[in-house]
Amino acid sequence: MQKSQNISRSVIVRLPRYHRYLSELISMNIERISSKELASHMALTASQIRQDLNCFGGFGQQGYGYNVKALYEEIGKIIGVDKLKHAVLIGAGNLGRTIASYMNFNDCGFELSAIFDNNPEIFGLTVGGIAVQSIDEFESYCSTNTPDVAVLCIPSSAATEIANTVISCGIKGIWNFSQKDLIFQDDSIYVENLRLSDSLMTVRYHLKD
Amino acid sequence: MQKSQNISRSVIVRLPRYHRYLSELISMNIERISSKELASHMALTASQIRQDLNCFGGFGQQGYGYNVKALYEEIGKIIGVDKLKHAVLIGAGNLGRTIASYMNFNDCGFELSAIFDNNPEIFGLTVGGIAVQSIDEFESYCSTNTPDVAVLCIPSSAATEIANTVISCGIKGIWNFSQKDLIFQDDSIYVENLRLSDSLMTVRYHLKD
DNA sequence: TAGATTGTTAATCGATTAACAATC
DNA sequence: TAGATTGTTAATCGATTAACAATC
Repeated sequence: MQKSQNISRSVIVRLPRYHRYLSELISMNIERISSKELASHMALTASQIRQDLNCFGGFGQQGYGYNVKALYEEIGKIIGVDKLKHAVLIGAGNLGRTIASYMNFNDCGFELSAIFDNNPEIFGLTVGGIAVQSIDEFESYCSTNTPDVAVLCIPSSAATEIANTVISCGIKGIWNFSQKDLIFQDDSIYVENLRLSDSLMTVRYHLKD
Repeated sequence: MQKSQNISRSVIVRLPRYHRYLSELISMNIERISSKELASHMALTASQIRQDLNCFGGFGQQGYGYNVKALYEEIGKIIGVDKLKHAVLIGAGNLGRTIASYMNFNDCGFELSAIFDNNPEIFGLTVGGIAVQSIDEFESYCSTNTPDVAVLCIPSSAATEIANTVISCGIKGIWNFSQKDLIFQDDSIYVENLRLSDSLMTVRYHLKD
């Protein structure tokens, strides 16, 4: 369960997939699974799965495989979904409001607790049970609430400035939906850049002309 | 410009990033750039950039670097953003409506031309200038319009069934927002699985406990 | 015990980085 | 010509795959 010894990004991005697929197996009342079976369902190899899991510990049993429920719990703990961290969302436009209401933050290890915007017309508007407040109140909010993560649903033009603001207020992680990809050298800050249009462009690339 | 000789996914996912960063340089009126400068701005290495670009051709000039405008155009052609393909969106719930109106499909090489849903209450509702129609009309729509790509904004439970439907109707690419990741062995079909919650979980993983 | 499947080491494959001759 | 920077080959690094002894 130690994240210490530099787990590669390739492994990390597979953890949520394992987690999700195991939850499907649980809902199908499947008790045990071998790396071979898991591999065939997830388009991976059995070796890869065993290598991945052994970064964190030996969760299986020779001759048996893995207990689905137990492995699901372990991976949940590795990701950290069992301990909710504190998230805030900035930018309550079209996309921001959808993310706030559509995403199940709790299942991903977060409690979404505040939404900020710079447009006075939507101050007080409730999204997913949370009232939108002015971005001007962000700093004072942070001094009392110390959020861990900021979800940025803002235009590229504002991205760098807002990112610097949230980091100076102690934010340790950014889930960035803006087009501008945010790059920080300080590795105590983790930034996950989504870049929806980049993703769409890869679909375009793969089509024959 | 040949996509034939198996370009690796690592390279492909960087193409939209180059494209976007070059467009920023254009708007800053910067005419030329070296792989070294580009690298430092994008957190890559100069070697990597030259290797990437040389998968498609020699776009630079020794002693000079790359012409920003020309390289931007070339990469645009490689991705295919200059030739709009035909996209349809399925699932006009919260997320689907946001994607339809928020995304600039044209900039990514697509024309979004129809939206389908199974909820009669929203049939006729206009989203981004397009009226939502019944999913029952999908097949007949395809027989006359032959769309290339389907954007799936549907619940996981419906994902596999709808994916099979769209493929049987001749769709060649899927931009999948559902949690269920769609895996097809047929490599004439390209699927880009977004998995927003997986992305959020990687942010959770990187936070200290 | 025999069969199955893990955990783990070694081999392979692929991607990134370094180096440098070519050349603008 | 001298300086800069590419295109490209070779070296390194890391991730995936294969193999197999350990063991349930």
